[in-house]
Amino acid sequence: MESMEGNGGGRLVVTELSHIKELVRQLEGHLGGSGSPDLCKHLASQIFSVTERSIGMIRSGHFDGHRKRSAAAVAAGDLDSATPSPLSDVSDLPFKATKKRKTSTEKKRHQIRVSSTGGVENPPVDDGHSWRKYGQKEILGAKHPRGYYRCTHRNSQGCMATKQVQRTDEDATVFDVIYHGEHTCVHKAVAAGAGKPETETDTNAAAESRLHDLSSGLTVKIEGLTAPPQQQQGGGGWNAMPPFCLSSPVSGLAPPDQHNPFSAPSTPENRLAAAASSAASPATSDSMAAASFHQAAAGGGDAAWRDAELQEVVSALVAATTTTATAQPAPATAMVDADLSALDAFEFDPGFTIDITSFFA
DNA sequence: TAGATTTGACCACT
DNA sequence: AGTGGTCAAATCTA
Repeated sequence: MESMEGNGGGRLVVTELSHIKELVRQLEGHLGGSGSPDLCKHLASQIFSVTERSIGMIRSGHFDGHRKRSAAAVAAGDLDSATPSPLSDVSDLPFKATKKRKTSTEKKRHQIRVSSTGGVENPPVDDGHSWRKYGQKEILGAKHPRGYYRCTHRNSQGCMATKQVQRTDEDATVFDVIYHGEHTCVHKAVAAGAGKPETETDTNAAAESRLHDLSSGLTVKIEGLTAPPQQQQGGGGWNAMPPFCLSSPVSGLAPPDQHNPFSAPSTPENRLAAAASSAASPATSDSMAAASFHQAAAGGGDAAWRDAELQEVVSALVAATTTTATAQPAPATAMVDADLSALDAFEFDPGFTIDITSFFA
């Protein structure tokens, strides 16, 4: 906390995050029923803009010039922590027409860590996109092979998005997923539905998909974000965090995370990061939070889903802003609880949808 | 039969 | 030379 406060850039970010918090509060109010979807959309858009700015500040080194490796990577010694992996730079992958790549040129790339509640038998492959596996390789120093996937529509639509999926050494239920490139393909299944204009249909479906992602019982972590210095102190640091893994909120189980001083700050923060990162790569964002939804889906109806999803989105933002601004895990958690208590009273109309595409896109 | 997966080989990069 | 990413033939599956 103090290290951030002592940082001029940190103050700026805090200011921005405070702004976000205020916007989220407004959004909460409108979600209560009085606000129009358009207004909610506008607010979400604003939240996104400010969030992106904040992330930009963080990335540009306003906090700490040293890029810290992911906690899990350090703890587990995986993710090529021992070698200069491509994961460690945010440069990107080229996709040459020929076989090889490996140059450090453009293209988006994100690494996320997903915990599949489905266990080792259920790799987090359902992220809203169709992937085709084109290779698998044993990676030096890793216990599990890395799978290589490309967008199914690569040939038909020239979509060059790819991803790599690899189980972490320490926990086979946790996967590191690295996305390369952006999806330029259109979701046929989505676009075909309801005879609506493709854009609108796709938009809602995509937004819903993202909401599912957010509430699917896992949390994602974006590799490449510099961890706020304060989080690395006092035992609650980035390095101390375990891979993000939440029990599904829609499964009816109350998250026991309140007792965990690390869980509150880590989860929402990473969700925020995911959202922000999505901004950088709209298409890829669809894939940001990958996981198996079947278990959660089996346990609840659509209404329950939306309720939980909306809470997740809003609470993630609130928690993220609060946590980051204060760097006090416990108070932050309390705050989230307080904010959520208001949301808990809401009854969401199953037919009510909020277009938050602009928030993620 | 079309599409997806597996797997050995090729090749670029460090 | 070692390693990682991709290709493409063989195989599998719905």
